[in-house]
Amino acid sequence: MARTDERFREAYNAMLDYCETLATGDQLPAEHGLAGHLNVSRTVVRSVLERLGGAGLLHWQGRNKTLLRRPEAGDRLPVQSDPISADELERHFLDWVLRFDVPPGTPLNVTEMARKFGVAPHSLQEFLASLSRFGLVRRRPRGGWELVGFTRDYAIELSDFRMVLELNAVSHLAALPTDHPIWPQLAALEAEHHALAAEIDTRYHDFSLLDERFHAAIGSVVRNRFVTEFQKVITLVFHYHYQWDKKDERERNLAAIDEHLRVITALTDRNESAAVAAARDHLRTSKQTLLSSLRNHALV
Amino acid sequence: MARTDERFREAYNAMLDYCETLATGDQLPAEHGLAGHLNVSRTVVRSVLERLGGAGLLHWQGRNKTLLRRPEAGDRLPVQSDPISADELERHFLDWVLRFDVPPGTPLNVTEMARKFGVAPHSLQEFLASLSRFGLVRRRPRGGWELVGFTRDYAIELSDFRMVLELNAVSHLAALPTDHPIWPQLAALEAEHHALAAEIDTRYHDFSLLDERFHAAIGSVVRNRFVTEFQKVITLVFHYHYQWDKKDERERNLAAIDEHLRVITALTDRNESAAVAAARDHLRTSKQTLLSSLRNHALV
DNA sequence: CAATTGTTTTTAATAATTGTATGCAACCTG
DNA sequence: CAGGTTGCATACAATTATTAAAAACAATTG
Repeated sequence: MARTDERFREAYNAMLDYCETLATGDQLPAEHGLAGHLNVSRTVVRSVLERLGGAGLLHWQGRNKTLLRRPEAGDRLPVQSDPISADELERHFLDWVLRFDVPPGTPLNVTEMARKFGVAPHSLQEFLASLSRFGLVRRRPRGGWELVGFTRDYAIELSDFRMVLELNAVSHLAALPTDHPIWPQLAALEAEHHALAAEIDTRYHDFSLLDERFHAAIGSVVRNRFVTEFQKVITLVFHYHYQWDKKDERERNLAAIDEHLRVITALTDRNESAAVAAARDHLRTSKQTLLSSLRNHALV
Repeated sequence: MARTDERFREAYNAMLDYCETLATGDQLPAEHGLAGHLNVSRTVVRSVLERLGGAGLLHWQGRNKTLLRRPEAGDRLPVQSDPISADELERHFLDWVLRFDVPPGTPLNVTEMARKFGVAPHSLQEFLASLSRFGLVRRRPRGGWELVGFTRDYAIELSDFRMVLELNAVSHLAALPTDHPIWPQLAALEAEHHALAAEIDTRYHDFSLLDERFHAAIGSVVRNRFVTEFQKVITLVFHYHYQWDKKDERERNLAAIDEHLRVITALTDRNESAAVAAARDHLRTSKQTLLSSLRNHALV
């Protein structure tokens, strides 16, 4: 079989559902109507009708579509569960790369990975092609793919790019009107930062998630499809690397909380330049953390 | 044939070249050595040897590889020229979309387009997948692709994103040391702007190219793979739309030259804030031009 | 003549095929 | 018998062929 007949199978089962609402001897509606009802093309409807005829459920000749008997449980066609979505695939892939610390230059085996992630090889191919725009993977000279991965250069350029995007977001944010929903959100975040700082000795590992939410909140004020696309990748990369570097985690996180609070305070005061300066400081620290995390990790 | 045997054909011809350096009766080196010499795998070498045997050029049995006669011109296998590269494909595609003003929502027929651009359908698929990261195309619910295209929203977000990237570049540029190659480059551009302004009545349509070079020069100081990737698209979009809007072209271009010169002057003076302000003004104008060009174009 | 069905064409997803690469074990040969 | 060489087997990705699905068009029926 060239392509899966999953669509046909689902339509067939849906048709059985519909037949159960009828009585033996009833006429089924027109092909077009059924197609609309099942949300498939007429071609599929006709295949379904033919199969129903073969199963002895239906007498079908021209416009005559008489139900011969009510469908039973055994009439249903088995249908396998549908594959995961593109977004899930992306998360899975980045998760795999970052969690297992796949080294740069690793050849990526499309067939094997497709099996591992439970998607068609074709879909994975497509996904890798789209990832190549972020420079995370690239085609090898004579076929196949290879992970470019998180080299030092990549990390630096990603951090720099993040800085550009986020400073812009901070700038925008400072100019937003008082009734914008971001302000209560920031106030809530500020309280959470204070709460975490107070219990830093026991809860310092909770910071990673708070950091993610803080940056997501700031990024959310810029409605731009290009920015959004990048932030997905940036968030994941920083999230994982933050968790890698266990050295001085408590101190680092306490310092970062302070940096966050400086940004929030400046923003609340509508002091744009102070907010931008505070954000720049924080992002510089963050970049250094990322780089040192890469260094330490390379030694393992 | 499942995949092209271009690699085999090239190796075969290269092997003929090599055989011409030998005399009749000579022994050929080991498979592995030939593989290294021809830069292909041993499998290909063995196929080549087999074919040479079939052509009566070689007696091959085990490690006995005796050249029976010198190759002639007629022995060569024809090889077709290789298809265009990914970058060429990108230019072709954007060129097609922008030049023919393909409307948003147009379904993209992979087979047909592959024929038109002279690439394998597979390659085009991959290219579309990578373009989907820029939101220029997207997958349709049940298979196939569709052009999202340059809607008003897209143009606005693209312009905003361009502004973020370019203001950052201007900021960086202002801080570069005196011996950086950008400064003579800027000086040359300044002179060209003055020259064009002096002859604006006859040469006003030359501005589009100068504009492109001006922005490319500014963008070149930021070495960042993510920025570079986007600038390719941005450049093309603005380049074409600039040429669309014929209304008041002379005046618009003259004004833009002035805006460019303001940026250059501020940069030369190392006055960062003035340079950023001038660039912001120019990019705002540019955004308006893009939007009005879309409006006018939609009426055609 | 409007609704419905029959037929054909087109398109995209996937299975199957084939070219290419590579690892391993057997084999020769000095 | 050790080093190199070959034969064989396997793995993988690019492409072709096939098939499911959709859509367009023509014919038919009430």
